[in-house]
Amino acid sequence: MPSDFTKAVIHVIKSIPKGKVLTYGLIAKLAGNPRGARQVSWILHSMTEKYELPWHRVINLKGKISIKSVEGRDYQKMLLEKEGVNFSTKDKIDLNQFLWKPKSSIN
DNA sequence: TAAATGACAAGTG
DNA sequence: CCACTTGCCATTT
Repeated sequence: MPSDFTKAVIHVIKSIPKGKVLTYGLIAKLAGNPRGARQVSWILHSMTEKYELPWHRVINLKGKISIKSVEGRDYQKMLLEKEGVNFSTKDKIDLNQFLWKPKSSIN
Protein backbone atom coordinates (compact mmCIF):
# COMPACT_ATOMS: atom_id res chain seq x y z
CA MET A 1 0.00 0.00 0.00
CA PRO A 2 1.35 3.40 -0.97
CA SER A 3 1.97 5.78 1.89
CA ASP A 4 0.59 9.32 1.97
CA PHE A 5 4.02 10.55 1.02
CA THR A 6 4.03 8.30 -2.01
CA LYS A 7 0.66 9.59 -3.17
CA ALA A 8 1.76 13.18 -2.61
CA VAL A 9 4.89 12.61 -4.69
CA ILE A 10 2.86 11.12 -7.50
CA HIS A 11 0.55 14.12 -7.44
CA VAL A 12 3.46 16.54 -7.62
CA ILE A 13 5.09 14.73 -10.52
CA LYS A 14 1.83 14.61 -12.44
CA SER A 15 1.53 18.38 -12.09
CA ILE A 16 4.88 19.19 -13.65
CA PRO A 17 4.20 21.29 -16.76
CA LYS A 18 5.62 20.35 -20.13
CA GLY A 19 8.98 21.87 -20.86
CA LYS A 20 9.91 22.10 -17.18
CA VAL A 21 11.83 19.84 -14.82
CA LEU A 22 11.94 19.21 -11.08
CA THR A 23 14.64 17.81 -8.85
CA TYR A 24 14.16 14.84 -6.56
CA GLY A 25 14.77 16.90 -3.47
CA LEU A 26 12.28 19.58 -4.48
CA ILE A 27 9.62 17.02 -5.27
CA ALA A 28 10.15 15.45 -1.88
CA LYS A 29 9.86 18.84 -0.23
CA LEU A 30 6.65 19.71 -2.07
CA ALA A 31 5.29 16.33 -1.05
CA GLY A 32 5.94 17.13 2.58
CA ASN A 33 9.22 15.34 3.24
CA PRO A 34 12.32 17.47 2.58
CA ARG A 35 14.53 14.46 3.29
CA GLY A 36 12.70 12.07 1.02
CA ALA A 37 14.65 12.64 -2.18
CA ARG A 38 15.65 8.98 -2.29
CA GLN A 39 12.09 7.81 -1.87
CA VAL A 40 11.16 9.68 -5.03
CA SER A 41 13.50 7.43 -6.97
CA TRP A 42 11.90 4.15 -5.94
CA ILE A 43 8.47 5.63 -6.58
CA LEU A 44 9.46 6.24 -10.18
CA HIS A 45 10.78 2.71 -10.40
CA SER A 46 7.60 1.14 -9.14
CA MET A 47 4.88 3.55 -10.27
CA THR A 48 6.02 4.77 -13.68
CA GLU A 49 4.55 1.76 -15.42
CA LYS A 50 1.22 1.90 -13.58
CA TYR A 51 0.54 5.62 -13.55
CA GLU A 52 1.52 7.61 -16.62
CA LEU A 53 3.93 9.88 -14.85
CA PRO A 54 6.22 12.35 -16.64
CA TRP A 55 9.19 10.68 -14.98
CA HIS A 56 11.51 12.17 -17.59
CA ARG A 57 10.90 15.61 -16.08
CA VAL A 58 12.63 14.51 -12.89
CA ILE A 59 16.36 15.15 -12.64
CA ASN A 60 18.92 15.58 -9.88
CA LEU A 61 20.09 18.81 -8.28
CA LYS A 62 23.10 19.08 -10.59
CA GLY A 63 20.79 19.41 -13.55
CA LYS A 64 21.78 16.00 -14.88
CA ILE A 65 19.97 12.77 -15.58
CA SER A 66 20.53 10.32 -12.76
CA ILE A 67 19.54 7.14 -14.51
CA LYS A 68 22.35 4.59 -14.49
CA SER A 69 21.67 2.70 -17.69
CA VAL A 70 22.95 4.39 -20.82
CA GLU A 71 19.75 3.59 -22.68
CA GLY A 72 17.63 5.19 -19.99
CA ARG A 73 19.64 8.41 -20.01
CA ASP A 74 19.52 8.60 -23.77
CA TYR A 75 15.77 8.03 -23.79
CA GLN A 76 15.06 10.66 -21.14
CA LYS A 77 17.28 13.18 -22.86
CA MET A 78 15.37 12.63 -26.07
CA LEU A 79 12.00 13.13 -24.39
CA LEU A 80 13.13 16.35 -22.72
CA GLU A 81 14.61 17.83 -25.86
CA LYS A 82 11.37 17.05 -27.64
CA GLU A 83 9.55 19.13 -25.00
CA GLY A 84 11.87 22.08 -25.43
CA VAL A 85 14.32 21.44 -22.61
CA ASN A 86 17.75 22.20 -23.99
CA PHE A 87 20.87 20.49 -22.70
CA SER A 88 24.02 22.50 -22.33
CA THR A 89 27.40 20.84 -22.55
CA LYS A 90 27.99 17.58 -20.71
CA ASP A 91 24.32 16.60 -20.75
CA LYS A 92 23.44 19.20 -18.15
CA ILE A 93 20.22 21.20 -17.98
CA ASP A 94 20.16 24.90 -17.08
CA LEU A 95 18.09 24.75 -13.91
CA ASN A 96 17.81 28.54 -13.73
CA GLN A 97 15.82 28.34 -16.90
CA PHE A 98 13.96 25.03 -16.84
CA LEU A 99 13.43 24.29 -13.16
CA TRP A 100 9.71 24.47 -12.35
CA LYS A 101 8.93 26.72 -9.41
CA PRO A 102 5.25 26.35 -8.46
CA LYS A 103 3.96 29.48 -6.73
CA SER A 104 1.78 27.43 -4.44
CA SER A 105 4.84 25.83 -2.89
CA ILE A 106 5.48 27.09 0.59
CA ASN A 107 9.22 26.51 0.66
C1' DT B 1 13.37 -7.10 13.98
C1' DA B 2 17.70 -6.08 11.63
C1' DA B 3 20.30 -5.41 7.48
C1' DA B 4 20.51 -4.10 2.67
C1' DT B 5 19.01 -1.09 -1.18
C1' DG B 6 18.67 3.20 -3.99
C1' DA B 7 16.62 7.41 -10.93
C1' DC B 8 19.46 11.76 -4.17
C1' DA B 9 21.67 15.89 -1.58
C1' DA B 10 25.16 18.36 0.74
C1' DG B 11 29.77 18.67 2.33
C1' DT B 12 34.84 18.10 1.59
C1' DG B 13 39.31 18.11 -0.93
C1' DC C 1 34.30 21.26 -11.99
C1' DC C 2 35.02 16.28 -10.56
C1' DA C 3 35.41 12.33 -7.25
C1' DC C 4 34.53 10.57 -2.84
C1' DT C 5 32.04 10.43 1.85
C1' DT C 6 28.25 10.97 4.85
C1' DG C 7 23.40 11.64 5.99
C1' DC C 8 18.47 10.31 4.84
C1' DC C 9 14.50 7.34 4.99
C1' DA C 10 10.66 4.29 2.81
C1' DT C 11 10.68 -0.21 0.91
C1' DT C 12 12.35 -4.89 0.47
C1' DT C 13 14.39 -9.11 1.98
